[in-house]
Amino acid sequence: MSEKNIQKPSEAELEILQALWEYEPCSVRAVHEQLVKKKDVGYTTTLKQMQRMLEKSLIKRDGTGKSHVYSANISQSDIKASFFDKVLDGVFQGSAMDLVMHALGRGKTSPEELAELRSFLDKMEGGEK
Amino acid sequence: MSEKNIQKPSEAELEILQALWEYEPCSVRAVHEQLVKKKDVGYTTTLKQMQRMLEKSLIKRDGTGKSHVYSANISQSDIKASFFDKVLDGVFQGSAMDLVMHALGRGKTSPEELAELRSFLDKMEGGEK
DNA sequence: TTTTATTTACGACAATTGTCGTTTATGTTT
DNA sequence: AAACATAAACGACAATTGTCGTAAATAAAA
Repeated sequence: MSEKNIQKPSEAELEILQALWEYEPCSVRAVHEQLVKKKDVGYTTTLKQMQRMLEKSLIKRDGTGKSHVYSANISQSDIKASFFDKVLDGVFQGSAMDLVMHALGRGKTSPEELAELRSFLDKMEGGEK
Repeated sequence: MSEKNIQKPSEAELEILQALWEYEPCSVRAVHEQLVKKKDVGYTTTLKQMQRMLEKSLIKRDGTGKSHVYSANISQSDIKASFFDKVLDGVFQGSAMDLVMHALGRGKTSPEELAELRSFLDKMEGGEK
């Protein structure tokens, strides 16, 4: 299975991973262009950040060509699981239901989605035991 | 309503808040005793951490008595909302449904909870709109 | 009121994070 | 090849975080 040593990426690192998941494999420049759409930051900053991420193995790269081409080294789903667990344990005291209720109780969920969720529940209770 | 400037507490700060929410108002010692149950850390570390949190107004204290007595200065629900939003936007691309599915799809939800969720949905679709 | 125990307050340090400027390489164009 | 354009490497710096040690202030015991 996926490695356990998933040391959580920082805020800025997460943004970079986000860009990579969408465009990988790609250059620092490509990642940077995505970032500047959201925040005002310099190219070298992005580069440096990515070099550090490389050391931490958060990402990997292929230098076979002219310029380096990077890719994420952890899957988005691993990150989802990792962050989810952290928030679950850290602020929702481990109660997934509490978290789910919070998610639904914000009045931002469409009827369609609720319906989708309902059928998901049906499917679940069906196959479940 | 609740203040907007809710700068997110760090990992260690969150643990302290957790203890406070449960025992506030209480002394540094009391908080510390909770912490040592989970991690190995020195008393002064906890104290220092709490002093910093005081500066940042994450917590407040009452020095009227002999030793200082602290309380959280942000509600647990504010933190829940704040962390939830962060994870939602940061790793689930804003899709609450995706997050909910993730929560339910871990095979750790009991039938009772699923039932509870179902009735919550009923209530929701009913009063909604 | 000394002595002893507990709390607070300070100040330090190392590691991490976010940001760049500058210098080196490496390609690309004339 | 000489110049110009890009990319990659380095090294710096300030702020934040996690941890303490030590000293100063207070309270409790003897």
